[in-house]
Amino acid sequence: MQDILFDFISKYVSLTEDEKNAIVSLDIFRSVKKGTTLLKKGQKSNDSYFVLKGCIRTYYVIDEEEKTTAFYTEMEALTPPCVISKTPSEYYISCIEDSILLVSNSDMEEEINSKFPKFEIMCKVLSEELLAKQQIDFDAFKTSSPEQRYLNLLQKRPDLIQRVPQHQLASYLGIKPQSLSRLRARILEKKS
Amino acid sequence: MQDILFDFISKYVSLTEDEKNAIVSLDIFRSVKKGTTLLKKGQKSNDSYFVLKGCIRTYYVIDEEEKTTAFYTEMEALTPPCVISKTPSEYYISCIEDSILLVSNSDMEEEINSKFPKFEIMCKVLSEELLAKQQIDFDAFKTSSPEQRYLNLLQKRPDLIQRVPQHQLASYLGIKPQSLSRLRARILEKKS
DNA sequence: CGTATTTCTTAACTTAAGTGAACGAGTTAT
DNA sequence: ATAACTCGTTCACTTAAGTTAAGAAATACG
Repeated sequence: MQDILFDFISKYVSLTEDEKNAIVSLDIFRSVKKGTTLLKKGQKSNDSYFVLKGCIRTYYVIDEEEKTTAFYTEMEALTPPCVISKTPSEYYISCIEDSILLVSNSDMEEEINSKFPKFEIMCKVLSEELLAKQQIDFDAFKTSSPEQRYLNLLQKRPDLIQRVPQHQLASYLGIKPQSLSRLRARILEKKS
Repeated sequence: MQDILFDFISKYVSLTEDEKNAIVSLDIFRSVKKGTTLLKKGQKSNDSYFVLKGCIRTYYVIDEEEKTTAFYTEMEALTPPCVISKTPSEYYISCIEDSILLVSNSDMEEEINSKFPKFEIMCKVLSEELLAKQQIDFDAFKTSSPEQRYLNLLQKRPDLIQRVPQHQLASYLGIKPQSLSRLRARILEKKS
């Protein structure tokens, strides 16, 4: 399971056995059951997550309705904005499959960073990459219709459509569950 | 004019006179006339921008139509995704007011970074902050209707509504110019 | 200065998403 | 086993955005 982590890291920097051991000894792997809430609105937190296996989602509650804004699956990392801004969280994070996560807090990161400067470099590269990626995703969302967004998702992350409940997918696409059903029916009709 | 830059930097790290001089001597301030295209689709570039005065926008051309995805005004920085991924740009950048920009390329940044490690730290903090900010903006976009987005913009960046052409604003909100006109009329009606 | 062009608004009509309700299938709890 | 829920779909109706077209207002330019 740790291999997934080191596979990921090796894309950015190469680690010695010592360094790997130092990371493992931090003991930050955590098993989480489906349905667990990792963070609630209003809470403060210093935790960042990296998904080794499973899927977590972030959502807001607006007018008593859940609005899902993101899904994180294998090899994806999430540092909630509230960790950066040191303010109470605006949203919830919950686990939608039994998952294995890496949970790290700011202190640990500082410790690792000071021991292994490589890490600092990796973090910088990573956040720049994520920023660029998010910009592209945001642009794609803005410039397309719900139907195009769905077709795009079907291309880019077909697994999500299988493993995630429809009503969560719908709000991720910016529409209601009924509209997603209809939209899918429309697409099927067009094909035939 | 340089003061704006140093005001901005001072939020993150404090600079000595020597350091300030080193930056000024890079000679990266650039005056740009309204209408100038800074980057075209398909071009490669290493340039990042920081707006000292004026306004620039990024836009895609999809089906022969411009889709504006972002505006950058005073004290805002833009590193296009193509600079990070080292691939040809997917979008255009153009200047919508006579502006004064700071244009830096990767080489310069490396030079500055190696001379003044402070800078590296600032860049890391900056990109983490930007990432968190973008996440929040993206979430707000996904979870609201065009009308709510407009009202939100009116709160957060009222200047934009004054200084930017309506049809660019409309596509920034994810709708057509006609819909923006209608939506504004609707809001006025409600108020009365 | 006047003409051309761009920009913004309005209107009528079409299309797609929101809303409220109902139904069946599958799940959970008791 | 059955009642209570959740989830996805469908339907009829409402509301808002897309589309096409036209005209007014502002801007650019020769």
